[in-house]
Amino acid sequence: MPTTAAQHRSVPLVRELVRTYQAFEQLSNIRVREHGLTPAQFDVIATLGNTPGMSCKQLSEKTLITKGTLTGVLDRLLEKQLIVRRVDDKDRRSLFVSLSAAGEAVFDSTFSDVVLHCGSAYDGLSDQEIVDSIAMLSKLRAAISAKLES
Amino acid sequence: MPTTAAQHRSVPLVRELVRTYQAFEQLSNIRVREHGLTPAQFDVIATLGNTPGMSCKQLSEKTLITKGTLTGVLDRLLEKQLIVRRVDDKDRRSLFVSLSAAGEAVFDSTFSDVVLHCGSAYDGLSDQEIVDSIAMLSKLRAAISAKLES
DNA sequence: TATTGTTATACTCTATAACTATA
DNA sequence: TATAGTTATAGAGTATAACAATA
Repeated sequence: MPTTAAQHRSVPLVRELVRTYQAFEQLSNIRVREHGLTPAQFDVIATLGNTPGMSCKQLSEKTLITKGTLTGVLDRLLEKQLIVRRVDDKDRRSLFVSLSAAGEAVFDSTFSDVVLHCGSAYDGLSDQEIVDSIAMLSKLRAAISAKLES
Repeated sequence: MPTTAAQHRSVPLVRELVRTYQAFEQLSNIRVREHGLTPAQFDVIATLGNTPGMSCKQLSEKTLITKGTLTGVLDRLLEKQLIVRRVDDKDRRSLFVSLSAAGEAVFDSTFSDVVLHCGSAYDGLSDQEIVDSIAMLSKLRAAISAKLES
């Protein structure tokens, strides 16, 4: 008898992971949009926050936004004057992207608010449950990363 | 001293949840697109699979796709002849959406393949780890759902 | 030749609000 | 009046490939 998706032991895990994150994403996206940002823009701001900046290539790798798309997202953040884009002196093919002063202000207020808002859902969990959850998610992530690289 | 995002104990959990799911989503979306479907279309097909069908309203609630958007997604699935849309005799405002024969065939092949592909990342986990992970995710989801409803 | 990022193209998703038909 | 779904609108993200500048 061949193994079908319905029989494989990991299927319930996949389904639960998807359901859990969909709920989280809904909570997060509503809050992000209340700050006047799209999820992709928030992702970029969050990635640039507390860093000196980085190249488009690095930003693309961290946010999983492909380079063609990233140009458009960065254009809109530039219009809002939340980032600065300048040529890297050492490699003139490369652009160095960082938050502007206004961008840092948005990061400080928006990122904290969104993360605290979403995180407050977990106020009922014990410290131990939080530690265990992080460890488990980390294990799941490692398994996926290994698969992505294979 | 006020509580800032960086200090709150749930912040690492939020970050790890996001990172883990982003990796999963990347793995899943690549596979979904290889089957000629967008993530939203796949979501609809997966939701309709193994059901007799449902109204647009139910489908919207399950997929978290808003009704205006859902119309467009369903239009494109209709073009591909993967779904059937017909008026509900009992409430003629309502539409009953279900998979066509072709849609069921796509569900059978695509859904299994995507779930098995993603699920195979977890082949290294023990049965107990899988059970524990599901329980933990379920707890996280319940906490988020409670927040969404508040 | 390879890499970084932009541009061009075409499509899909997204939120929102006004609208139609039915209840 | 309320609900189910469509249409209209405007904007944003997406993949992909061709391209320019630089390495």
